[in-house]
Amino acid sequence: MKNKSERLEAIRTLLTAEQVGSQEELLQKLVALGFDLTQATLSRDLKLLKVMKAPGNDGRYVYVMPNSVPSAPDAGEAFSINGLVSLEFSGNLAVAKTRPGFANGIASIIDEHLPQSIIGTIAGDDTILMVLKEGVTQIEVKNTLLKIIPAF
Amino acid sequence: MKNKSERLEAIRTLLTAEQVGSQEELLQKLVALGFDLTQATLSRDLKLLKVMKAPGNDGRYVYVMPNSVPSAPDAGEAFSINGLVSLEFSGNLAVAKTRPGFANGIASIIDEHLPQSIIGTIAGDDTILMVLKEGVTQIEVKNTLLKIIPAF
DNA sequence: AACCCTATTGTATAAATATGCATAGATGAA
DNA sequence: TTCATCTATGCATATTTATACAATAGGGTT
Repeated sequence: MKNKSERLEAIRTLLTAEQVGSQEELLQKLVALGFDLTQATLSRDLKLLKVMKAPGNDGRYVYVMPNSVPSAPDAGEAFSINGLVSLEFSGNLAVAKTRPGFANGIASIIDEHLPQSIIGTIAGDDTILMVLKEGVTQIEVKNTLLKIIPAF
Repeated sequence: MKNKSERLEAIRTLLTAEQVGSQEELLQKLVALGFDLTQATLSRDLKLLKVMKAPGNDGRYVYVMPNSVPSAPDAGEAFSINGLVSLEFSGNLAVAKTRPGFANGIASIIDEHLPQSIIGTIAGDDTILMVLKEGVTQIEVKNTLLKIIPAF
């Protein structure tokens, strides 16, 4: 498929930025980012990426990328456009996770492009909080966001 | 049991010496060495030892010891250092006050440990804003937080 | 002793993960 | 075009792994 490599890149990014404890959980996040796949495919992707499931210090399990080591053939390329890592909603709020340091930049893009559905954003280092305008649905915002910030 | 540590040691040794692909397989080897246990116990042992299951280059899976890092001198788990001052809720939001400068540090601890109940945090200098996941109650969050960050 | 607490384990089962098989689209050769 | 082939994927399921629960054993304490 045309978006397999994008998906792999998204997985890479997600796993380095967040603590994910199961494939099902990772699947949710990927779906939230607009990818369409099943657990079976994810299992294969993780095998491909050599992602390991490791017990964490806190008693939970975490998926970890093969530490650093771009495995050689990687070369540059990678981290181009997008710092966006995940997107979640809760009521009239949306929280986006970004790569460290990207939050402010992305937030200002959002501010610029979504005045109709978002009344304001606040960004930290790797997190953006968005307050949705009254009456606007989560779906609407998600779709608009994905249109503006492509390259997922 | 009196031989748990022996068993753990045996597991350590086995895994560094051989390519083991499943707990069942490892179980066989341990039994062959005279140990008496079940897969359930083995699963717990592996968790304890922080053994990871990793996809190998040959398309198979291998259990690997947390390379180097004995992780033994772990000392206490809890974050004894405590900058947390107060915690209040409002709808799907929680606001924590911290000692000046502590907000970001504590927020990142929260990010790391409460992905199930908090979808994101934003921290200033002495204030943390947390957005609760939909469906999660204030009480739940408060209890979990207190477990992770004890002693107000 | 009687009681309580903690650690360890097995059993049974839930949860999570891997994969055999079938299918669909893509590519290319004849 | 038509056939062969290859990749990517879903579905269903086998396999594997984690865990809730109950039982047991070993300390301590009173």
